[in-house]
Amino acid sequence: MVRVRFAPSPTGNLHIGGGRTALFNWLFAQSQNGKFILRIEDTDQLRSKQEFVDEILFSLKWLGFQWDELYYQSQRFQRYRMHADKLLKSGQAYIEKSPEGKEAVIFKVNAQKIRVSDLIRGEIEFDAGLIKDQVLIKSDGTPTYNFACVVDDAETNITHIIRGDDHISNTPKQVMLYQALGFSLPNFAHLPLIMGMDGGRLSKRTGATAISDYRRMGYLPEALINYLLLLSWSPGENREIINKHEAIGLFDIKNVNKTAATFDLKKLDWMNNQYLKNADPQNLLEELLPLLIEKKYIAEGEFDRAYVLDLIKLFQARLPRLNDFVDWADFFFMEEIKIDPAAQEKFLSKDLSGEFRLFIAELEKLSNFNVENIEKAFRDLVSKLNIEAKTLIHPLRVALTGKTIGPGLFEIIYYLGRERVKNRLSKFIVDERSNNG
RNA sequence: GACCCUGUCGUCUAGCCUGGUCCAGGACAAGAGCUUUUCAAGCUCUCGACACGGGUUCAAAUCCCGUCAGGGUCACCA
Repeated sequence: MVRVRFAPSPTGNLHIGGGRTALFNWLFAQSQNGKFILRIEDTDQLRSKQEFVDEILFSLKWLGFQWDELYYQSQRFQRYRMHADKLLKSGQAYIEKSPEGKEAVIFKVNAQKIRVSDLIRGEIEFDAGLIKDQVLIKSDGTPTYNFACVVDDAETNITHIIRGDDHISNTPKQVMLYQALGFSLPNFAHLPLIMGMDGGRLSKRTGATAISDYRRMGYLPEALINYLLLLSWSPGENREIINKHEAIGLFDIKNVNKTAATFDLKKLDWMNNQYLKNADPQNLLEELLPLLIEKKYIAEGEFDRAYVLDLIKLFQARLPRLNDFVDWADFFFMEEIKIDPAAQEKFLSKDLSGEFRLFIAELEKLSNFNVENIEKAFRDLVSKLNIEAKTLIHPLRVALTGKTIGPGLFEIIYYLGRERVKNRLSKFIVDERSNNG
């Protein structure tokens, strides 16, 4: 039975790299019909925070990775102590006293060659002669990372350790511990790191690092997972859009790349749009509701759900991030719209009072105010005036939405409604009597 | 510095194991155009890479060696 684990430390939020490690562990477990175990590495009592534990669990659930078992290292201190005593008794570890009289348990490292067979990288050889003796139990009584990690992985029967590249140099230290404790070795697989656009480690300077930041920005978990999946793995055949469940069937850990990948927000945006355009608008509405309420665009419990749903459908195919809807569709929710000055200068500097007035009149005449009739009324007017459609379409869009870009004009007019269209256009109609001086 | 990992378009990658079908394919980005309603959507096209140097071979992105470059790790952090 395959058993893998994801072991974050609650000293910060779940970040992109952690999410990717969780993804590959989860995928591997699913593809092997194994178990996915979560372990919270909270041995550092000063830096570990409950809020981070909560955040990590939340983000993991948001991504859709359900764990089969959950362990906290802080609850297993007696196990580490027990195994440390065992090593002390067998002479493979010794006690070192600090000047203050506190005792630490140190592992004696023997010079030897350590060979590790990595599922992704192949054979890696280390010279233990270069590794100094390792602290097992610190003088404050807490275990060190490598020791707790080995004890937990062995006691919870982890068969495959899939983790970031940055742990390669921990591997020989852990292998020696496995041997000293008489545990059988698990398989190792080291994933390449994810780099920021600057070539260095992904950091806050190069962009958001926390999974929850991406949630807040309006990325869908499916899109984020698909993007992360492609960052160091490919099913070949030029396939890119792959959901979690398809990936389970296609995934083979041996095909994971060895090269570090750069996180490219542009491609994530594209990926997110791919999922957004096919998403169920009902779900998108649920996600957007809090934001729209917060902006006071709608009032909780007393808004027209079907109407907002229609607006989402109008925009979803062109959004890179779901949250962009809030700004892009703002003119549907505000009485006084903000007009982009450059757009106004370009399309509304010329007086179009006559055209606007005629168009309003045509709209008034419509007995059935629907998209089709609105367009027909517009086309008829334009041909009657003998002008090009676009010479009127652009000014109308700016006057109605404040923007030069957006959905089709006739849909906009339909969803704005006759009254609002009239009011907004009236602002650009110069009164003839006051204009005569 | 020592040790370890890695090196295909700006970015993600296919191809590399099992040399020839690759003057290297796809995607994102960028640029150009089309869409007689915009683009941030859609469609079309263009630009653009085998790190370098030696081998081996009839033939190398693919195998071998070296160089260089990038990254990671060297804590009583995890």
